[in-house]
Amino acid sequence: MGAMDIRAVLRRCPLFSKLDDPEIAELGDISASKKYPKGAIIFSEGEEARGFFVVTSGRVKVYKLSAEGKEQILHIISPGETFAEAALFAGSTYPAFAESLVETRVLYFPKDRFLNLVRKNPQISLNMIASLSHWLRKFVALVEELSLKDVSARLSKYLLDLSARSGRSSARGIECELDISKSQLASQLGTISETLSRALRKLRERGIIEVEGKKITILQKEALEDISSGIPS
Amino acid sequence: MGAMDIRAVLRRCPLFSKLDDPEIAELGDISASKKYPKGAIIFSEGEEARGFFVVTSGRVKVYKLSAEGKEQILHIISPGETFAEAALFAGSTYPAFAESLVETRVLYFPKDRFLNLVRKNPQISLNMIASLSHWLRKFVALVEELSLKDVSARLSKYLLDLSARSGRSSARGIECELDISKSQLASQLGTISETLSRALRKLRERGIIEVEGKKITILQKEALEDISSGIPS
DNA sequence: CGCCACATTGAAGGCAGTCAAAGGTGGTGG
DNA sequence: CCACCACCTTTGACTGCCTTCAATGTGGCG
Repeated sequence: MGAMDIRAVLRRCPLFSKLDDPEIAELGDISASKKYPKGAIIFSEGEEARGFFVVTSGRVKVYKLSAEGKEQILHIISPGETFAEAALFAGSTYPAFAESLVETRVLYFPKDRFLNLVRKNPQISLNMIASLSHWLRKFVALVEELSLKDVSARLSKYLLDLSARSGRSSARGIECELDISKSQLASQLGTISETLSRALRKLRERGIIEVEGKKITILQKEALEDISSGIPS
Repeated sequence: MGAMDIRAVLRRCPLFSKLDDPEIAELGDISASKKYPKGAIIFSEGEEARGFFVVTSGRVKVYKLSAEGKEQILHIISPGETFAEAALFAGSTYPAFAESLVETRVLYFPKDRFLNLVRKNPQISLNMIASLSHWLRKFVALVEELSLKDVSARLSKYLLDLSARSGRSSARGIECELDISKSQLASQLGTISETLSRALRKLRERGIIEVEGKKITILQKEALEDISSGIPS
């Protein structure tokens, strides 16, 4: 990847917005491009946090594992997004695992050099605050869902978000494609594939959605909204 | 409360550490002291976030409510701690409820004036990044517990943390006092008081702890550690 | 074509929530 | 000082959601 490409990627990243050319160039200087094949462990929980990452292509899952091996996905990172920023500022180790779901390229920012940049550049600080605040909101929502909602409600919310993000409206409803496997979706919703399969079937049998492999058609958006907000059926 | 008291409080607050006198004075100028009786709603979920808070005395619970009224406590704020900082930087509304558990005094920082301060003061920015990063770590841990651990494990972890924070060692083990009611503890652990009561009894019957009202004596710390890390009994 | 990971379905069991009731505790006012 | 009341806590019986275990189905890819 050439220097110009790196700068173009950095410019699209919220963490580096509103920076002028020399600052972007400096970011390019301190970062290193890395490539991971599908299924590579980028870092492990408890490992010393030596830097953070920007995904430039591919996808990365950040997840926790229980003692028995059950997985909870915290977030799936897409191109343009950052991860592990917070690990640089609190504690000294990564609090979770990160693994590439497909072949993935990232920019890696070593901790020391990046912290110097943050310290001397107020705009990056402010961007970092915004980024952390968004993560915080996301995790508050995740806690709420895991603690206060059942699997059907979590699934409904996910489908609504997915359709808002990447849905196409058709004659029958809103069509969208799952961008991850159903096992991974289950893990993101805090459950397992069997339970997710049953939840999808229940929605299908009630005529609320249609499912064909990864393609989901939302037939009754309002019903999904009711279920997602915890209204009993 | 006099001006000097306010400054003394601010100095003890991590968010305002490393600031020099004029900056502390300015913080004092833009903040307002407020007093709430026990059980007062400080703000509600969805309400426009006009400012954030530092607790100077008392305690505040920040929590979510489900459609059926079940409560999940996100955090209990003690004197010297801040809350709702993130609401100023992401979204425009508070993402949860805040309620005083006892008579409580806070310093209130209006959003606009505080943001001006943050923008022109890099040290506050850095402190804010550290604060947000700690919150993030806390919520990652909460997600992990809710999703991957059972009630006994969460309770065991809570008791270990409590004993590390405020335990006194005695001949029989480590003694500590619950600083909140068992109902509130249940809500913090993502469960209900009945289930917590049964979990406490199970630990008591196995000879791992003793319970007398709010006083808990940990007899077998190692057993608690095993349970808290998810090792099946 | 056959393998392998993913997905679906059924049966069974367990953890935790709900409902109901009794016991305990602290605070208030008579 | 005591009686009352409100709230918290505990316990039992029951229900239900979700997980576990097991088996079968399916689709992509070498």
